[in-house]
Amino acid sequence: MMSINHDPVTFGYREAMTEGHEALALWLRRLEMRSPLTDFDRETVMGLPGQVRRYASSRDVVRLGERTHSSCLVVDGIVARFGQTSEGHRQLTALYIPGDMADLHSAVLPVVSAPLQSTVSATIYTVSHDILRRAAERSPTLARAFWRDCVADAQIASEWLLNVGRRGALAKLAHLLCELSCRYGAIGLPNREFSLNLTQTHIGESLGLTGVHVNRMMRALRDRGLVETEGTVLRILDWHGLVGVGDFDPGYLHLRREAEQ
Amino acid sequence: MMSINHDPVTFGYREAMTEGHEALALWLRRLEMRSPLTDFDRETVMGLPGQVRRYASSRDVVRLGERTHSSCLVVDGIVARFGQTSEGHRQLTALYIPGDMADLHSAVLPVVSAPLQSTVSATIYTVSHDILRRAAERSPTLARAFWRDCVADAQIASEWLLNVGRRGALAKLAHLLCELSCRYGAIGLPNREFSLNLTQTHIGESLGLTGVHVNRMMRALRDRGLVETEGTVLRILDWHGLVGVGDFDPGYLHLRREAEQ
DNA sequence: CGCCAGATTGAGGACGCTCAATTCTGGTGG
DNA sequence: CCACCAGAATTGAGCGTCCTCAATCTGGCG
Repeated sequence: MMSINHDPVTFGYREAMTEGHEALALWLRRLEMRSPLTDFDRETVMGLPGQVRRYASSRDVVRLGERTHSSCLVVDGIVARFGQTSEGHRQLTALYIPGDMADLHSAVLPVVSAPLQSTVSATIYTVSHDILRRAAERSPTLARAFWRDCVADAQIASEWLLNVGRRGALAKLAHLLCELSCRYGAIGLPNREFSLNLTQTHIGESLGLTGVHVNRMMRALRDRGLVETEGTVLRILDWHGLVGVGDFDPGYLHLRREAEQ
Repeated sequence: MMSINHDPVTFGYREAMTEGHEALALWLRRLEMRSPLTDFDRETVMGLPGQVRRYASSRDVVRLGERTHSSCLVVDGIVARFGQTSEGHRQLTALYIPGDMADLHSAVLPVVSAPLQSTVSATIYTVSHDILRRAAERSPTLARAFWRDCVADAQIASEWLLNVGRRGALAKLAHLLCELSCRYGAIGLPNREFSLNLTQTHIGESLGLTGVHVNRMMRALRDRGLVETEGTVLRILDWHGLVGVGDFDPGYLHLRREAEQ
């Protein structure tokens, strides 16, 4: 057993404030990208109290059917939303990276219809629904920013639907890699070389493919000189080539200049 | 040429009030299903001014890249949101039936990243973004209801992702038919026998399948005695059978007792 | 050194696609 | 009233992509 427990580890006030602060700042940046916020709103967001929890790989963050009382802000790692068929086939429906409020939507629809799990490992900062809702009630500009954040999330799901439904396996994979690169870039992380924090099985579950086939397609991308991999680290060698193969247009991410590469 | 023009037909105040009223009432009913609204909110919604437009089959309702200034409430027919790859393959990402505000999200994110089109034919009632936003600013309960409506929409998209990504063609089709039946039932329309208002190509574009293959799967459902078709009309003969084949659980629709059949 | 999860590769099969022909339907004009 | 037409539904044959099952390889860790 490693130093990380099965159950999430909750940290004290000191750590919560330090780790949560960074993630809140990232989230705030996105919130005000298109919705104008007041100073009061900014203070409200940055002062959002919460708890830090760490998860090892493939741990439930939010279980199906649960009634939740807080939303999960990703601090580190990746958290995945997923659905599954009665035969147990899983489909990841969203991937959340640091700075994403993974289930802000649960503040207004607390019955969980799609559970949340850590992929490889994750640190999250949980914020109470009550506090989020009260903040939204007090400030119309903040309410609109929250609403808009959920809408942006939905637009990513729409694009995934197009990706999963209509593109071939190679394009699907390239498209997902492009999306992750853009999203990491948007929060100021390196986006030409970064750790995927996903197993090939996870990638397959995101794309409606088998892990085995993801492996083959990853090899195909490598053979074409578009990417390199070293363990879980991905290095993009030919961005424009990858964009071309993935038929990728970052418009749906609603990022700003961060999206242009 | 038939009696319906290429361009949408806009109607005068009298018609707008009559036709819009019904759709607004349906929408209001859903809005207050889980979010408590005040009398003032109800009056606000029912008094929302707008314009009625009629569309023949496969007409653009909202074009890609456009900056919109109003949202579309479906009065009659079906409106589809879709995306397409650079090769022109289309994927429908949402179907909107009467009582659905098809692009409420555009009130907070007006840059259209996914266009809207009528399927077979449609009547819509357009409501100005300014008015919607002002209503949300004035009433926190209404703001929350709007937010929640967008979240519900996103959850349907998540379920579609699971459907498109992980189920076989027969189950995909059965699942979609179940969803439509439940949604029609929820707005008080007959849900054991109803017009699909979709061509088999549209259905294929919703499911990530070919129209041809949809036809074969429809036949398979008929052969199993689950449904009957007469032109565009679908009759469900064995609801539980269809639910079984489609692996359908209406939870994600967030309907009430209307969902139980 | 052994163990395990994940990555990698191979062989064969199934599901859904492509292309194409035919039938059916409702609407149109003679 | 009937011939005609366009769009949709239907059916068939062949094929390709991606899946299934399985074996092997790799790196991290006890």
